Amino acid sequence: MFGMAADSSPPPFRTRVLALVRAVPRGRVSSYGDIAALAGSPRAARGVGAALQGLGDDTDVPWWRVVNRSGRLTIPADHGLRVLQRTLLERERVRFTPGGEVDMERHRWGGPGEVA
DNA sequence: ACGGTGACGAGAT
DNA sequence: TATCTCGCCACCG
Repeated sequence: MFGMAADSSPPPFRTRVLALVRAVPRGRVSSYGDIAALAGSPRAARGVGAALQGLGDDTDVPWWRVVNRSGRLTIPADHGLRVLQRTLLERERVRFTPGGEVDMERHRWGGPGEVA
């Protein structure tokens, strides 16, 4: 079974991040920090952003379900994806506050304090 | 292999 | 309460 396990290096951070993001259910969101923590590197929130940026167009990964800790959509307008993210989230019935942030209390998925 | 970059987050002002 | 600054860590050229 594990005959080829000579190389037991942990999967690259990015791989774990993508797997986790893929696990975020439709209509729910997670934060860069939570994904990082779930990936085993609580301090690598920025790394998560970098990993998602490296997605490219080959997106089976619901990158739009990842927002910052406050529910804010932090993708620079330059990428042009910021607006798309908002659209995709609303399409999943995600509620936004008047300030334009995702209602995290309502949609936050995963994270340390999620389950008791 | 090295160094710069930043889609974060928490603390300080 | 709103901003600004600093530290962290993975990605990319």
